Amino acid sequence: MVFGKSCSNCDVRDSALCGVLADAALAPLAAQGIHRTLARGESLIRAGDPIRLCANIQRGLMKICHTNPAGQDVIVGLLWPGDFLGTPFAEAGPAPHDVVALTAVSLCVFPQAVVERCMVAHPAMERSLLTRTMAELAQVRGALSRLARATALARVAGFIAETAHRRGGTDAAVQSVELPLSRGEMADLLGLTIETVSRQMTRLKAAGVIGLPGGRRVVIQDPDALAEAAEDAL
Amino acid sequence: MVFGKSCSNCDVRDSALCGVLADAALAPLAAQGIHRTLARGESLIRAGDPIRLCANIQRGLMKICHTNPAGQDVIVGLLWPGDFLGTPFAEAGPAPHDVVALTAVSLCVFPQAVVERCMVAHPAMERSLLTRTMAELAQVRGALSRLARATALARVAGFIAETAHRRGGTDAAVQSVELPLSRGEMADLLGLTIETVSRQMTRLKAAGVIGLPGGRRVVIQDPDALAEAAEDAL
DNA sequence: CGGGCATTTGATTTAGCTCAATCCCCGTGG
DNA sequence: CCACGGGGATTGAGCTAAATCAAATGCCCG
Repeated sequence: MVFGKSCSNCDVRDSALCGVLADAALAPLAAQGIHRTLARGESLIRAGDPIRLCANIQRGLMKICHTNPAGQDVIVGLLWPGDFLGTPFAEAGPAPHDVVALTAVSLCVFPQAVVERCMVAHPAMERSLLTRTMAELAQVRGALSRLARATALARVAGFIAETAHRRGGTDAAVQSVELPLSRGEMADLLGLTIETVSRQMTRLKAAGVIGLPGGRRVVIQDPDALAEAAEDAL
Repeated sequence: MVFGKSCSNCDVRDSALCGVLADAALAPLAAQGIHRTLARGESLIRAGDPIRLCANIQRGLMKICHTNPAGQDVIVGLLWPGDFLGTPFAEAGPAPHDVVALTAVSLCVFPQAVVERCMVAHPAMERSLLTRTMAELAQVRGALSRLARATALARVAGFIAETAHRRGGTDAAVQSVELPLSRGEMADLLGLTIETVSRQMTRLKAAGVIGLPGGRRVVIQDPDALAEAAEDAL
């Protein structure tokens, strides 16, 4: 347990919540976290700043994003509950990207000193972190390949399919998902414009593949057709 | 030293060469490598196969590539001398991508058992590997952001600039680089077509930014203009 | 000298962008 | 209860960057 002083957003008493780490190897760390919440739009890490923390997301969704000189930003990664962000070491260089809350977020912050001590005591933890990082690398490379060649339709369909897979535990024939992103955010993530994203959604709806009952909800009426649309030029 | 039996491409006697690892923390590993060479086009890892090895590139260039159902492939990463490939652990899942030699390659292969033993003995090594992997992740995310928004000209200019930076140690006003990739490979890397790559090169040449004396050689006549072209919509 | 390949160049098509208008959903206040 | 906004989403009408299709050129190597 870390006996840091609490602030409006940090409450040491909540650290037990941090025990919800999927990975058993990371259990030793779980007890050491400081609970913290972020409001939608709040950024935890800013590109260029030194990275002082390492954290694990409990609830909510964050984006890793790169804002280019022209001001438009690109989402180069999404962080879901269970994902780590920041770095466990102090010696790492400046942050390469911003990390911003897309929804209200609750996370478990680990001071780097704690992580470091913990890693020395539990070598399996470091390996687990390396394994996760390598998996993430493979995943980002997959995204890279999609951005390189896939059509707008395939990108949108792929995003819906992936979100449904991640969100909806049920594999019912007809499944309904609440997309966690606005059209604009989807555009930033998929390298498209808002209009194009919207058009492709309409197209999928017109083809009877999905239903759009309103808001950000999507009903997957034909999972196979959706998967096929996603594969198109993947 | 590993006393494995030698094969046409493996020669234990060459393992001393493997000492050329940039990172001091990885020195303990250096003595344990098995030297191996690959011909251009030979693939060391195939997507879907279990990954049995971990290696460090000594000389030459490799591509990490994803071949989609349609048969076109996308280069999702380049591996330069000093870079690691594969995974240090046996428990990792199937390879997410192919890894293929773009030139004749000489590398230093580390059997996973050896790496594992070595990592237990030298914890700093595991950290070094984690740091490298995180750096690579940041780099791939940078590429992702470029593919999402940059124009064809910016992609090509960026690639030339980056290659020059990596290759040519000299920062002379006029610098000359031998591009390690064919136009087709550049297209696969940048998410463009051969024709578009060629046109952008011609455009840069016409603008006096670069010279194309022949073959794969590029003379950088105006580094500032090249950098500016690369930033365009980065 | 000639064949095979990579590269360049040209002509045309098209997917997705831009600009612009409209719609829809909701919260707000009269 | 309904008018009024306002932000996100959708739809429409061109436009443009890059893809595609096709041909010509250059180059390496036997």
